[in-house]
Amino acid sequence: MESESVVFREFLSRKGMRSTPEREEILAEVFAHHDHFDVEELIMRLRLRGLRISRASVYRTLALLVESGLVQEVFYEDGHMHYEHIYGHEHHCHMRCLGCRKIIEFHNGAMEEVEKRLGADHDFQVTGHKLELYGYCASCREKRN
Amino acid sequence: MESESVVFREFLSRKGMRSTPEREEILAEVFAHHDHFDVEELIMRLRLRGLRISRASVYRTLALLVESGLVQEVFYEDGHMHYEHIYGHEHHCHMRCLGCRKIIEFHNGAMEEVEKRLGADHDFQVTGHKLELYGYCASCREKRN
DNA sequence: CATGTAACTGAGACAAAGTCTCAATCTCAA
DNA sequence: TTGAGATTGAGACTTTGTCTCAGTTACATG
Repeated sequence: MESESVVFREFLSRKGMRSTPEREEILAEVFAHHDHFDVEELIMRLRLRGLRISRASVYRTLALLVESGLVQEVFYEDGHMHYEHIYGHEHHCHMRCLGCRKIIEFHNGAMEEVEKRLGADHDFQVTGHKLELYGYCASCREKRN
Repeated sequence: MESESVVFREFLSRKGMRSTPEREEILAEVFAHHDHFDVEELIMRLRLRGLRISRASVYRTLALLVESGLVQEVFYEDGHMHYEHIYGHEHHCHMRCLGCRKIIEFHNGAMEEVEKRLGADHDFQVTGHKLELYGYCASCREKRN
């Protein structure tokens, strides 16, 4: 499989855009951890690595990463968006505990079939999906009782 | 079925909060149309009805409506959240066309089963879900070719 | 029904998130 | 190597949303 760096450079090139050290560094940092992150965290992590990339560039690059499909918006909470990199990972969805806000990731093989059927039913070409389940995790259920 | 107004008053009462004319008006306006809306639109619609309810009260009440389950956050776009009322409507999910941004609502009976299974697999009590499909609608597919 | 208390509202200050501008710099195709 | 045009960073600016507090109101209680 191509590295995310190659995929991103191809995406930029296709759009008549350029590869720059700033974009490469941001991409590398985004793929350095498999955690959900937000813009502030990303800027912080870049700073900790001694990089002083401007806020504007981080916002601009993150939008490109989402557009390229390498990164995904996961959920909006606490007044800002949270992201994760998805390239190179098996597709997964999220359960969110309404009690402790914990996120559980899971893979759901049934969705491919559901996508296909719903697409056909509505004359819609499905390219992806986002499924979020809400509820209460085991330890929050205990606390409530 | 109880009216949304009764449900909301019971919710408020349970929390030791009060029913006020402002909250009732906002609730009524939210349920007056079956469209997705955002805060600005809601304020506008209240203004058009001659009501001068403050921005702060609209934000405060909307948060309560979401907490009560009468209203749902649908998606974050253009820098702000979009909502819809859900009480009294069959559960539905959304397809979003990445070309024209059109939203198609659909009902998906298969999800109850999926919820149940995933909840059991992860020791998680599922209370609801949000499924979004991305892709391209028929007319946007034509335009591309 | 009168009343006290605590919840609520509105105006606008404030904070946070995100965009825009523009001069200086850099990338890369030719 | 070079020039057109893309990119960057600093900070002003805009938008979205929250907070404060004085005046007002709902409603439980007597």
